[in-house]
Amino acid sequence: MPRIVAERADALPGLAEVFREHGYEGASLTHISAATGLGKGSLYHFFPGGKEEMMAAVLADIDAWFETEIFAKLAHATDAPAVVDAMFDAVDGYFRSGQRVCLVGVVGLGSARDPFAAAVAGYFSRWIEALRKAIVKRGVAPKTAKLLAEEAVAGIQGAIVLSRALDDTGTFQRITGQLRQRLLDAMGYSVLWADLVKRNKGAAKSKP
Amino acid sequence: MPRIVAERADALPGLAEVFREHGYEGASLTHISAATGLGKGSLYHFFPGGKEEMMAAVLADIDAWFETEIFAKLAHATDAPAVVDAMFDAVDGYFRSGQRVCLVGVVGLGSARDPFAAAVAGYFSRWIEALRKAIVKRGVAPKTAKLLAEEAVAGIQGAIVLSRALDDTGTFQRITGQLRQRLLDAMGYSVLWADLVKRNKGAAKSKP
DNA sequence: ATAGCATTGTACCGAACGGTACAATGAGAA
DNA sequence: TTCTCATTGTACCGTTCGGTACAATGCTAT
Repeated sequence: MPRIVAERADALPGLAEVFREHGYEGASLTHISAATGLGKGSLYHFFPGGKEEMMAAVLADIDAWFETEIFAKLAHATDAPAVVDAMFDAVDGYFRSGQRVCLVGVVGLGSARDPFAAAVAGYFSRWIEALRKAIVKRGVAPKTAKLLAEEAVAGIQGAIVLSRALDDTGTFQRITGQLRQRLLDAMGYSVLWADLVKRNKGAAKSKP
Repeated sequence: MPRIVAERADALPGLAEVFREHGYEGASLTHISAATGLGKGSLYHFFPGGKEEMMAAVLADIDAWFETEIFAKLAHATDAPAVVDAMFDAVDGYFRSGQRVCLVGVVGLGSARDPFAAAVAGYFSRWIEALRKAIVKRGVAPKTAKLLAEEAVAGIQGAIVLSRALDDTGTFQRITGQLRQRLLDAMGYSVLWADLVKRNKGAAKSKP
């Protein structure tokens, strides 16, 4: 019998995938068991609290990844534009150009969000705040920076919705490309034309 | 015994609410029955195809509303900026400043989207196309117009995600306010400062 | 009045649900 | 080796699932 999972943490990616695909209510223990390779016995051994504890663990795992890979880097950036630029690359990779849903966003939309409302709100507010800090470092006014940060995070979430709905990664890349450019512009960082072309073959416009 | 529903169409708002709140998989017949006031007998009389037919009917209903109230007006606008402006008002009303989820978007994110993929994709692509047409009418380059339209529709979806997650209608209004301003700007329509203040107390910046 | 048909409540189906109990199994420490 | 305890598979619990069957109830038209 093949061993897919050796410890609790190994189950998290599979769990995350199931919750992403089926939502909290739609993620049955059968799905979960199949995706993780763990039987009910093991699942309830690792997560005595059942589905709710599983979801909480997945959200905490995702949160930790974003905290270290994105939020912390944004908040403590010395070269803010470079870090913002890197954020968009990381986001494109993590969400697979919009083909992979944002679980935190999905949970926030659903009715089962109540037990996780604080985690969901914290995730987004810390993302916005970290991005705002990075923008402010370049001398942008605090209120403008907050608006830009909110708009960018919302735009990323919307880009996921749209590119999933249209089943087109290009949509995700065009939209986030626009957001990236606007943020870097606001930070006084002149985006090279060739750089834009390299990133996003053709779509970009203005400021050649 | 009170009669809540008199014909098939009367069940659609209740159905939509249940699907919005619980998603397709999470919307049980018990929930549906409670929200519509219809027993199983009536539900399967009106919708012999079960949940799938119910969801299809709801999506068609929503689609029709957007088609007549928003898409058609955008596509055939004579005063394009005014219609775009009205679109944002309509969207704010329909989505209750982000507290009400976009069912089409939710379905697109879920795993049960397959039977409705065409409807979901059609909804968003027609929205984008209608908005693009309105923008092009003011002399904006076609490619730029498409980018602006995509960004606006994505931004609205993202604003819903964010404002639900943060449980704050102000977030929705700030983000859509930015989008509104950017679109009207691009269409050469100078937004009056007083008008912005009236719409969104305080948040706006630039071009006083 | 009554025939006909749309509408409805209720009982019921097999399957799947989330969750529990527990005995069998494994690896590591002594 | 033997003891220990974390890990696992499996049988089982009561509940709820989506869906069906059907008899009872209304309207409407004649």
